[in-house]
Amino acid sequence: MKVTMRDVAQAAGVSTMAVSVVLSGSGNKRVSVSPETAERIRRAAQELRYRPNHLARSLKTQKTHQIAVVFQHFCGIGPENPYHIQVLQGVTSALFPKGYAMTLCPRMILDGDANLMSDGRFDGVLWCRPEFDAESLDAIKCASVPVVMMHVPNGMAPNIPTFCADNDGAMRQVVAHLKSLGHRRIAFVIDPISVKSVEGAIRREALKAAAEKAGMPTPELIVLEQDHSVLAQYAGPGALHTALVCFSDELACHVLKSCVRYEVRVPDDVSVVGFDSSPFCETTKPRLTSVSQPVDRMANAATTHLLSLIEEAEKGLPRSPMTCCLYDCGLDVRDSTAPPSTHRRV
Amino acid sequence: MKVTMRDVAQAAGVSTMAVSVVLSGSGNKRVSVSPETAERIRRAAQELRYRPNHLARSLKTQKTHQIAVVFQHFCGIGPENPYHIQVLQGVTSALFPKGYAMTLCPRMILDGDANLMSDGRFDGVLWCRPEFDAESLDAIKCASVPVVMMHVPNGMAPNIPTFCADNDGAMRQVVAHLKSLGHRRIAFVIDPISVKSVEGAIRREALKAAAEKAGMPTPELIVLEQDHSVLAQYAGPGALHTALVCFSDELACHVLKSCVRYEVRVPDDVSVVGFDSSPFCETTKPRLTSVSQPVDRMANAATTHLLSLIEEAEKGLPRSPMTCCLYDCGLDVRDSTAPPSTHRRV
DNA sequence: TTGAAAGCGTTACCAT
DNA sequence: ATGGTAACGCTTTCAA
Repeated sequence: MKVTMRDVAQAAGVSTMAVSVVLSGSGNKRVSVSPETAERIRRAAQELRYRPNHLARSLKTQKTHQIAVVFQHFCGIGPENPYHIQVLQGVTSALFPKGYAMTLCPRMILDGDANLMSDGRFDGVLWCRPEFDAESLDAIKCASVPVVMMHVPNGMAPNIPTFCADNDGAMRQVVAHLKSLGHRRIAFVIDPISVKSVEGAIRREALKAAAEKAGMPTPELIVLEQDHSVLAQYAGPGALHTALVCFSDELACHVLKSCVRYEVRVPDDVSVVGFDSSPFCETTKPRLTSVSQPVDRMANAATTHLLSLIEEAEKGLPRSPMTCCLYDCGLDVRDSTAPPSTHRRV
Repeated sequence: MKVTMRDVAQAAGVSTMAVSVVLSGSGNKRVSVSPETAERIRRAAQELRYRPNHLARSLKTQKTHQIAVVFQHFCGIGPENPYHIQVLQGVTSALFPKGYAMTLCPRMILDGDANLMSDGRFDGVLWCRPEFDAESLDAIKCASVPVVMMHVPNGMAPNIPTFCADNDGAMRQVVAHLKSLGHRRIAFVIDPISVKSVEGAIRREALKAAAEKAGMPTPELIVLEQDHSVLAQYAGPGALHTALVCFSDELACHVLKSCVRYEVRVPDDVSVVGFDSSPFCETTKPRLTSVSQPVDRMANAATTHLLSLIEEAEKGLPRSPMTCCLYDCGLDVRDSTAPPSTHRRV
């Protein structure tokens, strides 16, 4: 049933070594096989439909040509959220030409078992949106393979290369835009899950810093639970806030819907800003102003860097200097932001 | 550096067997370990940061808990095309709860080396958009693991379960829609790559059959090369065709752009229909009428079926009967289809 | 209850 | 130039 190297060796009347040398293409220079023997081996392999076992080879060579991509806070992927697909696009475009495979591992993603990084299956790990609980940090520090992270600001991860959007710059653009429209009191809106994430904290701080720098009041934090009725209170006519900066486009979308429900007009009563500039920002009503980050470029760069780290480790080359890249964001101004209406400016 | 089972065994003063039994959780009933020994082993493992090697385990148990997803005709993934992400969504939602990992393997995807299916790394393979050259067919027939295919009509694959959209039904809807608008002469537009694919042939045939059944002339085939100027000829005022049914949304998009360029008005001069009903159909000008297929549901069902096949093979259960599922499509009517203008109806 | 040892399918060193 | 053989790290049978 299952054809092994031994079967091929036997069929060709040679040793397994000869088969290995001929078929693995490892370019082993210490051993050579005569052309006719090589040919005989190749023929036998083909006839028997021999397929080298990747597992056995990896176990022996300690090289799997497989990397893991970990999305923490993974709640499913879908066309409505462009994030995951942009990451995958960047990753595969860097990985595939080099012959590496990519795997999504549920026990890391769902169970958060960071130790699986070092279970021998992967030559490296790209970790997106990590949390830094003690356990994870420990697993990372002791990882037996190179790790690269995305969406982590410089310095948060111990000795780990990071590729991150410039959230500070992004929020400065948002604030500048809102300020130029005449807004003064803005709020940061986030969901209960993301508020606990590193990314949530970063963006919140970034908005706060940008507002202060612009001489505006500290933005209030609105954690939006199931019940969106608070929106009426925060964003309705007479409310203090004239602009809501949302953690994500998805959340912003929910906000837009709830605004309709509670008869809050966007952008007349309140301006709304999203994050990610998803394709659907064009189709919301009104079209959603949103921050764009070059996710695919970041993912591509992160992956390329990961591959170079793997190669360095493999060849015993000196480690390249620590890399922490920051990527500029853009602000796609659409129709959900406008000057605050005067009749209720406070 | 690398902690193996032997290290743990040594530290706990037991044999590797004991460690294996305690830590693998394989529920080996023939062997039992005393509670205190077990505890000692667990402690030693934790202290040494022991991580079982997945490769070695898989090699021994012949079970990897990993399946491969193959996209043939893979030209990169991106947010503009919802297809890949919908597949991944369906796959992961079926796979992850069962603890299986998913890998994208470039040598299968790009190099088309179907033999890699059987390289020991995967418990099963989900193959999307396959081509049926002799080599692939051969590799499939001899695969050592279960294979399930998507987008293959019933019967094309030898003894392989398939999950496919009902292209015939879809094209019947398209034709009915166009006919009700008053169209008679329609054309099928496709790119030079897809025209060679199985899927391309299927849809073309489906449209042809639907047109004939509706008493309309056989649709002409337009293979759209780089130069779209043929559109002016085929779709411009005075041309025979009043409607273009495109292989994909992406292609339809190019068609829309070229129509602008060659001063062909859509839908006044010609109606255009896409395939996939991508989110961007809402944002094209005019909004694109398109066929929708439940890709994520198909992928989920295909994956679930694959898992059951794997389990059957594993436990030596009788193989369940061959499954070939057909999925209903919908037609999302938007603004790119309208009655043909009378002044140039032939 | 526990230990020793034989594989799983490779690769690579050391002989011949 | 070629063959024997010891790993790689694990699971599992067989003996004790």
